Amino acid sequence: MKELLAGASNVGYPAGMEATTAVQACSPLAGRRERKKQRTREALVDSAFQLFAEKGFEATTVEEIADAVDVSSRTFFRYFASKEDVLRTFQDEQFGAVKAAFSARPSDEPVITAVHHAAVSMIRACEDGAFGFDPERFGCLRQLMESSPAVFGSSLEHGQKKHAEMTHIIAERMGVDPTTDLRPHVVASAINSVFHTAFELLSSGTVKVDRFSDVLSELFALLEDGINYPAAAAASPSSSG
Amino acid sequence: MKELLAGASNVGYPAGMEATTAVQACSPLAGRRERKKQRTREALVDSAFQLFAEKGFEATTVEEIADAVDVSSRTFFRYFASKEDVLRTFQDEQFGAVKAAFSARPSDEPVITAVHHAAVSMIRACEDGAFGFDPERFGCLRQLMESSPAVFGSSLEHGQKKHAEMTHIIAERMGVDPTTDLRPHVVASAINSVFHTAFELLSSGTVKVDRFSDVLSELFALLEDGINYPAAAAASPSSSG
DNA sequence: CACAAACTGTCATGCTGTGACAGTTGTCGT
DNA sequence: ACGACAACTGTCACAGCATGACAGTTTGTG
Repeated sequence: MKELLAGASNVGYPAGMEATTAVQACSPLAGRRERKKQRTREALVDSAFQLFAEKGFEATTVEEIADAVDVSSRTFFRYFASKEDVLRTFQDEQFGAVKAAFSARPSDEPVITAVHHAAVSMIRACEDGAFGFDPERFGCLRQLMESSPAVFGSSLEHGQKKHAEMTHIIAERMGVDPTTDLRPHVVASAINSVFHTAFELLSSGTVKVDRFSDVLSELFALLEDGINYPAAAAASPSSSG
Repeated sequence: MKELLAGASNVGYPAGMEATTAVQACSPLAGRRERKKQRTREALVDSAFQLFAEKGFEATTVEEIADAVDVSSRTFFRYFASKEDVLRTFQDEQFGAVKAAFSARPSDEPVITAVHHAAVSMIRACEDGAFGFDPERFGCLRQLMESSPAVFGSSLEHGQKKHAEMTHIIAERMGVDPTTDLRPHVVASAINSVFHTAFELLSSGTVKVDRFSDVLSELFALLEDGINYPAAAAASPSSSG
């Protein structure tokens, strides 16, 4: 009775429901119920993204999303805490990928440099459609953030929550204690801000570029070199990118 | 401490009535009606902050806030676009103060350093109760951000909106074109992130400090020196900080 | 005083998010 | 296979946020 998944694109995301940790539960022997839940969840995500792309975020109601999957709107809220939460699942996956790539970087790289390469390579792969990531959804999210303040704010909030995790990872790599050393915090925060800046630059059309990864890479490079630039009056007009 | 800014402050109007024309702010005799509006607005802010402090953000309804000032909840939304918007007015004032202090810094200071001093001196004054700022309200906002995700997200979103303005100011000081030079964007973004980090550190109790300004100053100092730290394996165990 | 404009209150409406309860379906033990 | 049990879902109901429309009141002006 529910052939709703027929039109779903092959985006097999293993995002756990309430899994705050990036547990990639493949759930091999989860049973039929678990499978059905997973399918319903993915169908909701798919339906949501599609409707958002068509009508925009605000104009799309939860009921419409649920109707498209043939479940009640009440059920929707059993899968997602809010309408924004649907979008966060995608960001979770991206963050997890960056995290993994970062851990794999050689330990002789400075922190920012390591994150730089990890992030850029991940995004590049994402742009090329590798890793099972959906470039279309990536673009959709960007467009939504641009148009809807609610999405934008939610994304920022979510990023800030990941910030704590990132701080811990960075502190570990630096071999310092994050409870006494403030440096990991600044680093994690700066990294987060670079991502948002790249997003913003692309959305606002301030810079003309083809790829998100290019902007991101450039921003990271600036951050690596230090950014306490002199004022115009005290500085010689050095060649600026 | 009701009329902490009775004279000149950019008030956040609901959608439609932009504060681009700051004419009325300069005219003290704008009529009885204008005065009454101003009083109602401040009363609403006051009432909101008090109730938020007592019952928390979520638990406080718009109706309660309005009732305390003896207006309808409908009227509340004629003054503020949302419940979060009430809190943003306070942040607006802070941002304006930092902006002004930044502009007054000597031009031989590098950008981060200038913002560093501007922000810290402003916050210090704020902590001491100068400038008509209400330290109590400052603490209340911090507490609210800690407890309510909605407030937190809203604050981030608002900060990001100011980000564009900050970028422009910094680009001006650097004497570069923000449409071709990415550096001002990184700087503005990093500054924004430093503020949030300081907030986070205080709220989470990660570091033990007496004053917000102390953490902020320390974070700024780190940012000034560059933050591309080596990994533990590649770094000599020199004194950190 | 009369008139226009602005401000406010009341009513009505739509959407979000949650709680409670009952019905259905999947899971497990026997 | 059958029944007990847990999990999932739908329906109903409700509180709160936010907005639109309309009418009544206050204020500023000629």
